Amino acid sequence: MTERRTGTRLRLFTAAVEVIAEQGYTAATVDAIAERAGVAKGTVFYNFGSKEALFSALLEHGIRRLADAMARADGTTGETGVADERDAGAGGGALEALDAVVMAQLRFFEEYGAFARVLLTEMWRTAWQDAVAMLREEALGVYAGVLRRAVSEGAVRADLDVETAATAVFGMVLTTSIERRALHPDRPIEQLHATLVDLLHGRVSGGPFTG
Amino acid sequence: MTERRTGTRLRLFTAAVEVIAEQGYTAATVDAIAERAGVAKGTVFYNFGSKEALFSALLEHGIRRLADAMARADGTTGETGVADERDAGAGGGALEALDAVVMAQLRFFEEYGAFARVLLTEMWRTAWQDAVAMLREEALGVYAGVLRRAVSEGAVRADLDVETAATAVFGMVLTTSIERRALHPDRPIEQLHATLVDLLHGRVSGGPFTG
Amino acid sequence: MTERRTGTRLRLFTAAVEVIAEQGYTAATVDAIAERAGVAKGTVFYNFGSKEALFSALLEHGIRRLADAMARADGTTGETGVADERDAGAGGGALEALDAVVMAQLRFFEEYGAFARVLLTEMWRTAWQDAVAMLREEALGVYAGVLRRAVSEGAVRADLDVETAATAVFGMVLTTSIERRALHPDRPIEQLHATLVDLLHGRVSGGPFTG
Amino acid sequence: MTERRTGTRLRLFTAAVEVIAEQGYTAATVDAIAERAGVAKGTVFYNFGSKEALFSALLEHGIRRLADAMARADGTTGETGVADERDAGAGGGALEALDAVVMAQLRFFEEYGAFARVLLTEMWRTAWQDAVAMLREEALGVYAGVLRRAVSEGAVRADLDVETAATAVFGMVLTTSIERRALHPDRPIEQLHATLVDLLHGRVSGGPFTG
DNA sequence: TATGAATGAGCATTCATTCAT
DNA sequence: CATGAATGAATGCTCATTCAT
Repeated sequence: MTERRTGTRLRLFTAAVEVIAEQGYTAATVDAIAERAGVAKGTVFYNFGSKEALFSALLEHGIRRLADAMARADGTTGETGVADERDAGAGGGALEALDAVVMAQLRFFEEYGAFARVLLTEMWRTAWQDAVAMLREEALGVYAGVLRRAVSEGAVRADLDVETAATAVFGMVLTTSIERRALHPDRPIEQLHATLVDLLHGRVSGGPFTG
Repeated sequence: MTERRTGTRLRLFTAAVEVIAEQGYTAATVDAIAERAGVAKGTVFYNFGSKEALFSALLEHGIRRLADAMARADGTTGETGVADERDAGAGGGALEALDAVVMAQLRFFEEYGAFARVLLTEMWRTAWQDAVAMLREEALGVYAGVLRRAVSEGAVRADLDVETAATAVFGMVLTTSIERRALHPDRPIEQLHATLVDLLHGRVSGGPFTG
Repeated sequence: MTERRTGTRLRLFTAAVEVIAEQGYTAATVDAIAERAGVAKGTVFYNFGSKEALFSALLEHGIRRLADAMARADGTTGETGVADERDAGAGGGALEALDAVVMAQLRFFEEYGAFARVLLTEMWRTAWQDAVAMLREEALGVYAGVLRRAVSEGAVRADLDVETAATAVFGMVLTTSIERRALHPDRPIEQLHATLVDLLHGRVSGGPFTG
Repeated sequence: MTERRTGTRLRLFTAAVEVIAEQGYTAATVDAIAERAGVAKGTVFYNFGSKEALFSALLEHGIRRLADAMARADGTTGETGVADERDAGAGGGALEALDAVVMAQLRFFEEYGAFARVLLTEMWRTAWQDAVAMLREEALGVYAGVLRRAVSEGAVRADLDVETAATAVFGMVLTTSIERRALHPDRPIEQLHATLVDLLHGRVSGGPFTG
């Protein structure tokens, strides 16, 4: 693939997320995407073959980057790199990591807010099962991993439904990211982060003594 | 409005949520909606004027019912009805109410799962601002009210961003409801409820002592 | 036919000419006509059976009244009622009659301007052949009759194409009536009449001596 | 604009006048127009954007050609090119020009009879105000100019309402052209021309001596 | 005699896709 | 590699007509 072609494809990705974030997949027209990318309509089909293929590629591209960002945040949290060496005594590793991953997700959505919207609205369509599977494995997987470690550290009750909790955290961050973008775009992201980790750490309800 | 007409409109509501939940607003065709409702296509336009108006009416209808269910759950939670009489000692009023409202939202989405999908995917379109405003006021408002009571009871730190927290809880319940419907439709709803209140009450992280 | 029904039919005639004058036959909807007449849509079909039948009836009704007005104007112009008794010496009867008929057509279109519009735009559709035949016979027929008398009076050259000339005069009056209604609705009708008879009597070109 | 595209647009013009002449603007379907032009329906919208825009463009196109033909006929009528040098003695310039313009209008409508029909039936809709303004200025303007010259030559009484007379002549030619096309399509056009100039020059009524 | 809810064929318009250049 | 004119199936919407009340 030539460099020119790669550039065209990236411009189309950017244009497509924006347009699809604004209108939704079905309502977004190839014409609008091509126009925003500054190319002719035919070029979209020359490069991707179909609107659906463009969107699939775009979803995978975005999900991989999101998952990478989250995994990176998890990986840099004072962990030893060997899972079974982590424990509750190791500086509260898992819960600290949870906060870091939440922050990474927030940051990613701050930078790629349009992608957050696309994810939220299209994630549940049966059409993109592959991409969704990837999201579940790679992005939700990071949360699940963190929570599993928290269980093994004893920081969390042993019978927690880790998969569901991962989805809950992910959905909470996703929803509030979008709301922030729509309603309070210039509030510092740290503020939102503080609210969310408060909720997650029980500093809202005051913990076990009052719950 | 005749009884016949009212019946037709309700049948159209039901058909429309289902089809739109499956395909999204734009991809859902009026033809498909009419067919599922068992009426002619013209009947949709005779009754609502446009696809958009049908959807607006449907959103309002659903949001009002959801908000009612949530408010009812809040209202029946051992509260005295006089705000300033509530306190942390009164059986943990606000936090107990929070659990009840979460349960109400879960139950509503269990019964009207299609509506949950529609809400999640269409809530952010600028087109439905009125409905969204209503959702924010009436449904999110219930969570905000509960959290405000929790603040005044001292069960929650005083400077919590109540609005954002309300959105976070709502989004968490919404997201997990949809996932449950897609992946584990016959798991008892109580199980999901337990996971969520664990998260919210800090029984996940072990509360302030470990967080 | 009861009186109530007759009233309904007349109200529908009036409403229909107005709406059709504004929009044209095809674009005029039965809904709009019914609404302007203050009856339900079903009533139109109850009374006329179809949109087309309503329009046919309306055309005949209007054409008959126009033709009557024109014939009356012709009849009151010092003629004896016996064609062969008229001659060029009888005070220029035919040309005087021509002026009077033009005036009658102008007056009719002043009062029923909407009908003029309808006539102009729908007269040429093959759909209304019966009505058009009637127009040709009864309304254009009056002009043709006057012109034939003018020929026999010697006031007009003998080989004039009387039918074509009748159409020309009718069309001239029709066109200018509509223009007047659109552009100069409060100019006195006599002024338009003067311009037209000037054209017809050669007082424009100054007659044979200068032409 | 490519040559291919220009050709498509012209084919659509031709097809559209024909279909609209037969059915009227509203009743003419884009399907029928596309089919007659031998292109797909989408091509109409690709080229003009809407049925209304196609019709507007078509009206302007036709009116400009008509006005050109009329102006050319006026321009070639033994005039010296300097307005104030024209006078009644100069071979009856203005009235001769009037005949020539009438002939030009007749010839144009003979070649583009469908356009005559379209003009007559759609000219009065408020929707096409721009085109109508153009018709008034450019086509009726030719008649008005001729008549004004006739006034200044003294061939016509000084207080003639030149605008109205222009409309009257135009309407007369238009109406009779259409009738000829419908009833006597193979009569020579010169015969119709003779009848009309007879009317206009007072050779019908015998001029001032008998009027 | 009149009504208005319901119908469905028909229409203008959109848009993903193709292909000649 | 890229373009944009052309396509036609699909869609939202209109409206004359029917019919139960």
